[in-house]
Amino acid sequence: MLSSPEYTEKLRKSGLRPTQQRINICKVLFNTDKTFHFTINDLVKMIEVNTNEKISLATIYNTIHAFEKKGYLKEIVINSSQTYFDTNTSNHHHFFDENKKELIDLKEEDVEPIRIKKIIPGKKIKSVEVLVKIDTDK
Amino acid sequence: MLSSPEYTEKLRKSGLRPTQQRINICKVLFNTDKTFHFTINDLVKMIEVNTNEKISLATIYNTIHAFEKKGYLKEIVINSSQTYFDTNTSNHHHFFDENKKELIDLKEEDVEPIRIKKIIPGKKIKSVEVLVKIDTDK
DNA sequence: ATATACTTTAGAATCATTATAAAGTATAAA
DNA sequence: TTTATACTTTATAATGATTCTAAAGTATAT
Repeated sequence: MLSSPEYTEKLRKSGLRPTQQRINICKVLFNTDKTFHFTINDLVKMIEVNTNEKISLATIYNTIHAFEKKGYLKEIVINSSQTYFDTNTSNHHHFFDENKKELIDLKEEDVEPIRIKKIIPGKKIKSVEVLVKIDTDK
Repeated sequence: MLSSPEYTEKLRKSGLRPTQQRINICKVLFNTDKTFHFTINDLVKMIEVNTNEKISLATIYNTIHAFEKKGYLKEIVINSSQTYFDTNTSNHHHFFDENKKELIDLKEEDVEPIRIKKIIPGKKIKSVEVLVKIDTDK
């Protein structure tokens, strides 16, 4: 939870000019201790509700991608129709509730370490993502 | 590897009328012991090369979705703008080569069993998908 | 104060996928 | 075999998330 001048600093440090738009997006995304999942569409609505300024869609996309590149956000892949982002950038996996269409974090300790025994020469593992689909038990 | 009358039977058994288009798509997808990954775009090209008949894009989408629903194909989700399908419907995971944009099967024995320690009351695990992103080691 | 590189923006473009609705076909029953 | 009907295919239009464009605006170093 950072105040406006702190977002300014954070942005500047990572080579992003602290514009009003970026600071506002920071506030919407990071002004809480809780992390959460969102789509661009969700974010547009949150910006509407939480700030008075309007930010163009193109800027929202640009900013989210910039933040992702800087490691402030993680992209989560569930289905191909929409991209989800996660403000929790720690190493963790997800449940996806097929019924509620809702993502739930699995903390690192919720999943035993994934061991990949296959090696491809000349290739390095960049990430390991586990998606556990769940549904009503009946 | 089935012959044409066998695809006819297979289709009929699953409640799909054995049309020429569906039989041709079966041939392209299942006339080999090897399983493989493909996008709709790949499939369009394969149909062009392997059959003389033209199949409309709409039919290709319809058929692939019907086959997926019947369990003859699995959809694989990657953070990409395109949907991949797998003719290997057994329980397995994937490497995704970010460089070549290519999927590689991880056999069941290539990944140690995934243990999920978190339980959500009233919910049941439907699937566990692991996607390991790899890239050039340098 | 100013030059310059970086940003924002509205609107157009892209592109995979889905919807539409008319023509064609498989199938069961007569 | 004919016919009725439900299922399929098809070309084409529509959709919708995302990216592109290029002009106007802004932060920042000098």
